[in-house]
Amino acid sequence: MSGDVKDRRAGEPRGRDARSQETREKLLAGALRTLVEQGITKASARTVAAAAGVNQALVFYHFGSVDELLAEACRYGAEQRVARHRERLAAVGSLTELLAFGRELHEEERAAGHVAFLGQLLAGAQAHPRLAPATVAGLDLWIAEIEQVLVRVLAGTPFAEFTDPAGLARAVGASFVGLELYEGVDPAGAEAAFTALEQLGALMAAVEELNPVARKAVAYTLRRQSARTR
Amino acid sequence: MSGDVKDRRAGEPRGRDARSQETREKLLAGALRTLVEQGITKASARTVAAAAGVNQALVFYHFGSVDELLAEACRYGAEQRVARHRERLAAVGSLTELLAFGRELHEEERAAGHVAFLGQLLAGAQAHPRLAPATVAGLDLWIAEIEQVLVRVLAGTPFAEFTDPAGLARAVGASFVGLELYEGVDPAGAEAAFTALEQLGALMAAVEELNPVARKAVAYTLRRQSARTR
DNA sequence: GTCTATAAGCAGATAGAC
DNA sequence: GTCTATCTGCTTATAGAC
Repeated sequence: MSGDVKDRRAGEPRGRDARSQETREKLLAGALRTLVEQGITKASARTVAAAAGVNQALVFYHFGSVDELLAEACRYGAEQRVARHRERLAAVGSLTELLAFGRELHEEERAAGHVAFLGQLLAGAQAHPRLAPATVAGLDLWIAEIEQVLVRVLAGTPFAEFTDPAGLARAVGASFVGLELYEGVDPAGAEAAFTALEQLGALMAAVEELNPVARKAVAYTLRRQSARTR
Repeated sequence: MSGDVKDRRAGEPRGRDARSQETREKLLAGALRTLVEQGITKASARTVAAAAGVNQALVFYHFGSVDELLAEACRYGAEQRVARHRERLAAVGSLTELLAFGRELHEEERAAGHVAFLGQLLAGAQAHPRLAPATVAGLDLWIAEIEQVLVRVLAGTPFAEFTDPAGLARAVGASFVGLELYEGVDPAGAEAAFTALEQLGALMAAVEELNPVARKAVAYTLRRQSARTR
């Protein structure tokens, strides 16, 4: 991969040709579109290339195999989406705000299908082991962001002592993917599920606002409870 | 959807022959095994028939198409698994018990992969619309059971007033599927996620055991909170 | 780098022997 | 009902012209 070609444009860090880079990105975007619109079972070199508007053989020239293209598309797509929301995530300061953000995120990502593609790859990873690490990496981008927010938001609440933000972030990420997949087959059901979760989250947020005495009682009970289950 | 076989009676079941019925069930079991072990992308007539130990053409004789076989396998598998746990679900009487049961269920179903196949079909349903209704039906079997338990378990807690069991059951079901898919690519991460959820559930269970005064404070705060978010 | 052409194999599905 | 054989089309992947 070292053929030093003179860049026609400045700012391109690689020695790659501009057109080549463009083709690569078309293929990555095409792969994502195919995953979203047709699912993993239809994500062949031909359909992806058609979605990208390029020749089928270029899949193999640029990525070596279909699986490799899908793996890179996973990283590419997740990176892109997480970056899009990073700023707003950084502004989340309370459980209530986090819930509101979750709903927004859902509405936005659902429309674009940018979470469902992770579900497709998660399913595909079973058959194509090459996909598993890439999918984990993509999901981990989300999980890392979620974890940061959770740490910040839970600090100072009675829950901080009894919850594991790392595990919780993984649960949130995986559940979100499951819910987006579910949305694909039963939109009404998924809507009801999201609303119910929002209510549940509001319950937790409410504890933040308890008066000191009640808060203490909750903390005490939690401590006793947790001693039993661990 | 009948007629390619001489039925003595009109209606759904065509093969009254013992051998025919046996072949059908072999194919259904083979389809489930294939989904679990190789995923939806490898679930072809040939691989399923091989897993079932029968001839490939019988897929089409008995089910008409591969999608139809997968759809029936979905119902068949979900029915079978839900039935297996129905008794124990009926015995769950508290949130704490429900949590313990959830963990058990996870351990057991994960080993057999009997939840992951729903994830595979959920992903496949995007491309094959024929699969969507069947997947919803399979998932609904679980959801209906979960909902019943939730209604029973939440009754008498301060949450009963502010949660929607139907929506919550859908959230639990979809999340469970997402987590089982996640388990396929990152077992350690999934384990952490389940543990964190267990802790979170324990927090809710703890509220059940609050003293009356604190309980009242929680209920009051919830009511105020819920007035704002609705 | 991108194209056309093509090899080799697997997919869904059907016809017809038994 | 079950089998073999086969048609058709789509799949991954490569060779070689441009």
